[in-house]
Amino acid sequence: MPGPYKWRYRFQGYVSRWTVPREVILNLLSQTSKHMSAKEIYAALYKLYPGIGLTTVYRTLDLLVRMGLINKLAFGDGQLRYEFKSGEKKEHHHHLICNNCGKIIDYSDFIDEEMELIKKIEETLAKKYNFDVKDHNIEFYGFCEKCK
Amino acid sequence: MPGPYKWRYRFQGYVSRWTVPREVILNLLSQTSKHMSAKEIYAALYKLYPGIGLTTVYRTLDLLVRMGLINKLAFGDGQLRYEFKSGEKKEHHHHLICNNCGKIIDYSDFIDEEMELIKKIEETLAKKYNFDVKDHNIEFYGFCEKCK
DNA sequence: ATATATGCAAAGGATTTGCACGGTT
DNA sequence: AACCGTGCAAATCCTTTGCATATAT
Repeated sequence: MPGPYKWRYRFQGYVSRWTVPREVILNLLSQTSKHMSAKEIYAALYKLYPGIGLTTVYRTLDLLVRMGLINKLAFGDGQLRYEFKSGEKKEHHHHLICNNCGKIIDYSDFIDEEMELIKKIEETLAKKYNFDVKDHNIEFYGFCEKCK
Repeated sequence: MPGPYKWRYRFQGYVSRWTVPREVILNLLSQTSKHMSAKEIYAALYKLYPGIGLTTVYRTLDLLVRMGLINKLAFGDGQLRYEFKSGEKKEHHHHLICNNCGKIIDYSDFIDEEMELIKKIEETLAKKYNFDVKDHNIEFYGFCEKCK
């Protein structure tokens, strides 16, 4: 049951419909800074939209990634996570990941300095590999306070 | 059947034994530049060591990650992959990942320039979060030649 | 009619766990 | 005896797929 939708648009060769599930999932992600898994998104939305199915969440997330509206993150913790792609630089952050306990620390230092280098790299890679760079992710691995 | 082993050592509170499976798994990873999944490692070793079990591969990989000898890589393709952590700069590389088809391109440009920035970031993060940085990973997301 | 979206249940696939046994000290 | 490592089978968990149904043009 697709339910009501607000508008339609062409995407990757067919006419896509902007439906309620798509709207609420994107809204949820745009309003949190967490990296949410499909299950977490499903649980959060179930309260407001008890009719929603986990399958729809998975399919919608896949669509939003392909549309370039969200990022798919793989931390290696057994589930894929997703984050809203905000254009604002101040919300950009990266990750410190503990090799032992898996703990993830967000940090947002050095963003400006990163950007300089990143932009330069992006331009070159775009040419060399004919790849359209949309985003990047930097991770540091090591041992956290407890585990080192 | 643990089989013969060469030496023992203390690790994280108990006496660990350097066994044949541990040796051959680390050897295999040290001799390839591929990012191998547990299953691929199992398949490659099964020819030489038909007795080996997939469970042992998983447990050994987990151990080697905690020992800091290999890296765990999560590309979001449904399986975790592992790579030998070589100290040699020339082998260091990063990834371009297509948001649509999942294709992964390795590149190793800009490594020197990266290193400068990365070192600086590492030092600061180490202090700020009391985190012992061992390695890093940079990924670019976007659309490959075919998908863009 | 045709095309797209959805939910449910089932299937698929990677990873982890329980357990009995083997090898070492 | 105490401890650690292993393989097998079973269990678990995340994600995808098949299918019938619903909505919009």
